[in-house]
This record gives sequence, C-alpha cells and structure tokens, in this order.
Amino acid sequence: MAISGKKPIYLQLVDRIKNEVATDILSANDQLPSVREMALQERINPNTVAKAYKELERQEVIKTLTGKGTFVTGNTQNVKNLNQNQLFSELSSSVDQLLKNGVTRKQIEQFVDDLFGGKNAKN
Amino acid sequence: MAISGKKPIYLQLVDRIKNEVATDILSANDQLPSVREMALQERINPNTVAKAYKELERQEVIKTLTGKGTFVTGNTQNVKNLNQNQLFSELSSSVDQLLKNGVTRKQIEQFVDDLFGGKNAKN
DNA sequence: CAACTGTACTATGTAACATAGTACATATCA
DNA sequence: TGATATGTACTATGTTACATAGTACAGTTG
Repeated sequence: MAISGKKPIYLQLVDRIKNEVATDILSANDQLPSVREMALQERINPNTVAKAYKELERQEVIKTLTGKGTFVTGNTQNVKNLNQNQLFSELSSSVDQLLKNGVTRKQIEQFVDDLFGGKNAKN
Repeated sequence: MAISGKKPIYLQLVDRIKNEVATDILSANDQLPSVREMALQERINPNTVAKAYKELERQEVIKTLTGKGTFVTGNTQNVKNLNQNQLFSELSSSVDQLLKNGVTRKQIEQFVDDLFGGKNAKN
C-alpha cells in the first residue's frame, strides 16, 4: 500500500496501520519499524512518521517504549470493534442516501446479494 | 443544512446542491440564489459561493448565464445516476472491508435487513 | 440609465502539512 | 563503559489550500 492521495501523509499511515491491525496483518505485540526505518521505507520524513505514531498511540492502537520501539497494543479486539462499527455506520449511511435518491429497498438488497456473487449463502 | 465541518466551505456547498438535485429538492431549470444572496444566507464570502458555483458548472450540475443567473442543468438524471453510482460504490467498499474484518456474509445481510426495520419487504 | 447577474482580479491572513536539521533521554548490547 | 538504537521535542522554512475583503467589469433586464 503506497503513500499517496489527498489525505495528509501521516493520516494515510495511521489508516493503513489501523487497517492492518483490524485485518490481522498486524497482531498484538508486533513491533513496528522505527520512525527512521519507516521513513526510509515510505520515503517520507521521520517527523511525519513520528506524528502518525503519536496519533496511533493516542488512539491506543500502539504503545511506545522509548529506547525499545513501538508495538501493537495488547487488545487488538478493541481496534477491530471500533473499525467494524465505523464500517457498519458507513454502510448504514450509504443505504440511507440511496433510499433518499429514490433507489428501492429491493434494488439495494439485490445489489448486496450480487456482491456475494449469487444466491448461495455460505457464511 | 448548515455550513460547518472539516471540509472546505465551498465543497460543502457543492455537495449540498448536488444532493438536493439528486433528491429532487432542486429540479431541472430551477434558479439558484445569486452568489451575493447565497453568501448572505450562508454568511460566507461571495467569492466562496462563486467558487462553488464554478465547480458545479464544471461538473455540469448547473449552468450559468452571466447577467441572468445560475440554473440547474436540464438533465438532472445524469447527476442522479452519478450520485447513485457513487453511493453504490461506497456501499460495495464498506461490504468488502467488513468481510476483510472477519464479519460474515450473514451478519452483513442481517444488518442491512435491520436497516429496513424488520422482515417485511414493501419496496 | 439603473439594478441586477456572474466573473475576475489583487491583497491579506490563517492554518495545516511536510520537510530539514538538531538535540536529548532511554534502552540495549558488545 | 561506550556505541548504537529507540522515541521524542524542538526550531526553522517553505508550500499549499482556504477564506476573506475589496474593487472592477461585462452581460442582462426592466
């Protein structure tokens, strides 16, 4: 995942790491690259990485041990739940807007079904 | 709908007007308030309104006749379709993300059903 | 002509963002 | 102990977007 887009770089990094925690790409107590290392990898300024880490710590996604490094929080479930709530909220908002646009309930349900590729429900 | 939030004021105005066209609050050939009038109503700078109108014209949502005023485009269906496509795209993205977060298909479908308030499908 | 449209400038100020550079306290390890 | 790595905290600089104020001008309408 590259760092590019409209959002501030440090926020893109925040989003990416939160997403990696939510999707188990990053697990509890995993160590993250140092600010300088991450800066080299992503070709951005160490200060920008530090800003992202600071924000992630504020959100209790990672914890910091000066001299040791930064690590993923012990309880990732909290991050996952917040992430899911956010996604469900966005889903709800999209449905509301579609209804206001004159799209029918049936059309929405049909679209969601099609997203799963057919009629069969496995999960 | 008030002008406040994180997004730039002129973009908030753009979004609002596009939404009003998509939801038939504004209809084809309706005249919009003049830049100065809208500025007074919303308590923002006329230049900011002008910037919004310019962007809306670029997106072909409104058309401008210098000396006469600004009017909603003749074919609002185009705006509606673009709006719906955008919303469907967002919906799809939310579902994808939820699946990546370990949420099951059943849970998502159940959530969507609950959005409609129960088991009965009217529309 | 008078009053209204949208448009186009200049100028000013603010705020966020990103960068470079430096410094410092802490932790780890040879 | 000394070297090196960690996160953190500054200052300074530059860029960009945004919003405002003010002025001016061309076209339209009555």
